[in-house]
Amino acid sequence: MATRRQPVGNKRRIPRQARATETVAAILEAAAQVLEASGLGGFTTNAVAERAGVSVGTLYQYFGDKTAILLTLAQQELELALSDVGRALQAEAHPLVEGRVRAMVRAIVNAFRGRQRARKAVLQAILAQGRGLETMEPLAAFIAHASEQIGRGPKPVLTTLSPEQVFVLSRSMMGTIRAAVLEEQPFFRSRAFEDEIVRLVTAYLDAVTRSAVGREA
Amino acid sequence: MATRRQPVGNKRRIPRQARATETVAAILEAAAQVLEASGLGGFTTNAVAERAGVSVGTLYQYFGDKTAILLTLAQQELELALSDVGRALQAEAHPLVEGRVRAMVRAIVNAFRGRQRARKAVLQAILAQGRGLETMEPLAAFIAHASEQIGRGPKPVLTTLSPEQVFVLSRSMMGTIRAAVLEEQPFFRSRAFEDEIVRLVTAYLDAVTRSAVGREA
DNA sequence: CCAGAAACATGAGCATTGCTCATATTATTT
DNA sequence: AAATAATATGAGCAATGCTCATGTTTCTGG
Repeated sequence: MATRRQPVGNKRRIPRQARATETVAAILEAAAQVLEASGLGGFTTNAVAERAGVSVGTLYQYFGDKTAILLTLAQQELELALSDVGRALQAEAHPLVEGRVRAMVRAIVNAFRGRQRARKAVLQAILAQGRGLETMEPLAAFIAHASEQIGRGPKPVLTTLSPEQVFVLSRSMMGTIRAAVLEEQPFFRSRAFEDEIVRLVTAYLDAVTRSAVGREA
Repeated sequence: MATRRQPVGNKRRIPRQARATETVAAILEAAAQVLEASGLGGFTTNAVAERAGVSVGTLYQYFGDKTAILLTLAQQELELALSDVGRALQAEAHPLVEGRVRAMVRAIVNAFRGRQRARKAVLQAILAQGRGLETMEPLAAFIAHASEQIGRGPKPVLTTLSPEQVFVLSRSMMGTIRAAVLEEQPFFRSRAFEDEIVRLVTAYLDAVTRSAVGREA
């Protein structure tokens, strides 16, 4: 592992021609395939390049770093998952908070369908890189927003959450799901598990609301 | 990174002489120092061996793997933390569930004092290795037990938790704390953060209890 | 249509790292 | 003191991340 690095910044070249766009897509697809087939251990730059049908040099023209590939993969996945969750939340105009929370939880769990090994590997990698922050930020923002959505309804639940509350809400939920994925818990897709996560989130939201209302009165 | 490996099992040699015991201790201490000084990136076997004042060969006589060092470090830390938490729970015979939960949370957060960089690195490493399971198991068992302790008191709260409930309880709490450490959140040691984690745990315990009682009646 | 430029692609090979193994040293036992 | 077991050494191999000098394709304006 060479230590030399550019002072700062990703010197990643931005594709301007169709050819380059396809190359980048091929690399990402190859990366996912390699991960699915051999896990993080077999995820070498040479292997990815070979599978993508390009040379290592080309790979490094678009990704300044091996982890940059993982990060990009993670962001892609997250974006997809978030839009799914968003759709689920809008579709599910369940009158009860619990119903909306459940829709959200289910959408997130569903986001881990297919290519499980690759997803697990990506999860591991970004955690190992300590890049959970940047990767999770959109999710945290989303949850902050969603929690307002969730709060509205027949019985309004809450208005705004403190940064700490958003953090606890997003990380506790994602941390639980993440752990279930990484540990390959058999009950991951079970109703019982879903129930408990829903309970966790609703109970917390409830408690926060009660405390806020109590302070107002 | 050589790929060759023994079929199975850690060929780690168990120290039988005092000299060897000291060597192992020196290696672990050196590992912690290297991590604290240079993070996971600078954590190379050669660096650890040099700092410990032994040769690489010696290092590999007691640790079959680079990650074995990290794992050992993690287990050491966890054991220490658990005994702290246990002591905190016994000392704190607070009548309210909340008080006991708070004692527990505080003890865990306190376990991340000092050598923060090294601790963060260890955390990252075991997560990256996907070894969270084995490492967390004692903690999960502990929480399962602690939750009974927490449940007892003037107002008994609950008796036994389902596997899913133990999982959600332990991972949501640890996931939140873990995320705060990895992301180096500024509010990590703040009272507000502690409050929210306490709220999360107590609210969940409460909800579980209410549901159990409701089913009985 | 064509030259010059810009974008894109190549892959041999360097630096570094994880780890082994043949050998040497020290402790224990007989 | 000799034999045996335990411990320590470090040169060096294989594998990996990544670079760079060079070659190829596409685009641009005249």
